[in-house]
Amino acid sequence: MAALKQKISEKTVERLSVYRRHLKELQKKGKTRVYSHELAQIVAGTPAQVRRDLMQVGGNGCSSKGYEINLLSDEISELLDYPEKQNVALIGVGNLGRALLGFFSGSRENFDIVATFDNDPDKCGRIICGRRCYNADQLKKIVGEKKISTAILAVPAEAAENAVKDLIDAGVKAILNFAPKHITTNSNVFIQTIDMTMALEKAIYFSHKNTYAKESQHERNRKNYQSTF
Amino acid sequence: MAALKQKISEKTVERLSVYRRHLKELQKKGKTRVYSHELAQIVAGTPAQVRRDLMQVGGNGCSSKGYEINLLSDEISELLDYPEKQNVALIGVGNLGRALLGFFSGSRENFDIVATFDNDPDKCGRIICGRRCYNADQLKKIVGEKKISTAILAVPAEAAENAVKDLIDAGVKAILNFAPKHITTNSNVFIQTIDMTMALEKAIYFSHKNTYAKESQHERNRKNYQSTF
DNA sequence: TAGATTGTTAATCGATTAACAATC
DNA sequence: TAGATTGTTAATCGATTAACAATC
Repeated sequence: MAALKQKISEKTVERLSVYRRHLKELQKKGKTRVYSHELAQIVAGTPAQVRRDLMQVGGNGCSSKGYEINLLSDEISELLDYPEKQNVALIGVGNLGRALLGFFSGSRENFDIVATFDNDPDKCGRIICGRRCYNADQLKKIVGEKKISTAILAVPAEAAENAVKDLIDAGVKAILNFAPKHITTNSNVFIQTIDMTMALEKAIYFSHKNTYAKESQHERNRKNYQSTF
Repeated sequence: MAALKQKISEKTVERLSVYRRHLKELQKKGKTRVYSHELAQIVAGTPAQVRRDLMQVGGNGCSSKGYEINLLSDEISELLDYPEKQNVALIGVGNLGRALLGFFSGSRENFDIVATFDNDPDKCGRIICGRRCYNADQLKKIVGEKKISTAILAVPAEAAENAVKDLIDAGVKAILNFAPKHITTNSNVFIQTIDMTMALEKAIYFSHKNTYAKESQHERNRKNYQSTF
């Protein structure tokens, strides 16, 4: 009965990713069912929000018994992932790039970093953290050959804009940008900037403001949970 | 005439940080004035949104002439920053932690990473990237001594929850969390999680959806700009 | 002056939450 | 059965955008 193939908002996609990771942890612990209010705590949201999100992936909850963890996890994966593992490229193999390579390695079911690129001749041709490093001028060729859909950008701010142009030209469809530079495009390529400098400045700003919008929300939710359960 | 000391939303704080960084780039280029529609492009927003944000920092724009860059930059700094440089700690000196240390180093005017912590005995006592690495059990002592307000958390997911507890106990007021684990608190401490795994999964999801909510917004704005200017 | 941009209010939009019948 | 939770609609909330008088 669930509304199907409806367009899913960015916020919902984000939360689904977080739910899924938590569901996998619960699986490891041997749990089989979970309630909307339990998932709500994970994302500091409300049970209603969780149920609304889960409606979009099938809404196979059971009154009074909650959601079946295995089923829900699979359904989220069906929605978020693709039948084939997605190939990802890393652009920029400096300190941050190598750290990200390590971070995103390991047993990932849905994606794989299959190539890295840099314009430092010392790095090109070498194997870095298990991946071949190519010269930046090989981008278009390798992206095509390896069917790379998504790129992680870890270059200095000054180089980000041109790197984005090259990536779009090479046929990449999404970019996760770690350079502290917001870049827009008129193509259909999805660009997600993780602005770590902004995030730290924001954290420092709120370090001395005891009340802030989101917090009061957290508080309310938390108190509701505590009083209810 | 601007509304002063109004509570500023998280979103506005984020954009102010981005505006300021762009203003500093413009300063370097020798520009002296900027229009709301120019700043709008940077954050993929509308001129109205920029003006609304800037109202909250003083609204010293000048009809037809835009905003004076030096003044605006100073006003944003007055709002976002504190009179004293803020001391920041880094928790977890693995690959990611060291990369972040490098990323956040350099000429930062408003904050300084003054200490790092790890529970690996090999790292403790050493100087890593120019900062003394302390054992995790020194946290409370050093946070107090150095008046550390904010911490960057770069530990494995399994260690994140306890680390947050320890940080809050030690008196830290804001945490920038890079562990792929969402943590809530009933204290007034601000926790900002940068969930890189979620971000990549989201990027991959949207890599194959040609239209997504934010993009259509970008598109509209972009077209408005192009037709207007 | 004419044209463009600002500050600010009102209107709109989208996301979140409340509410509740259905159901286990 | 009684109590709790779900799916879903309606109400609310907050953020964004449109509109426009004031002004350079």
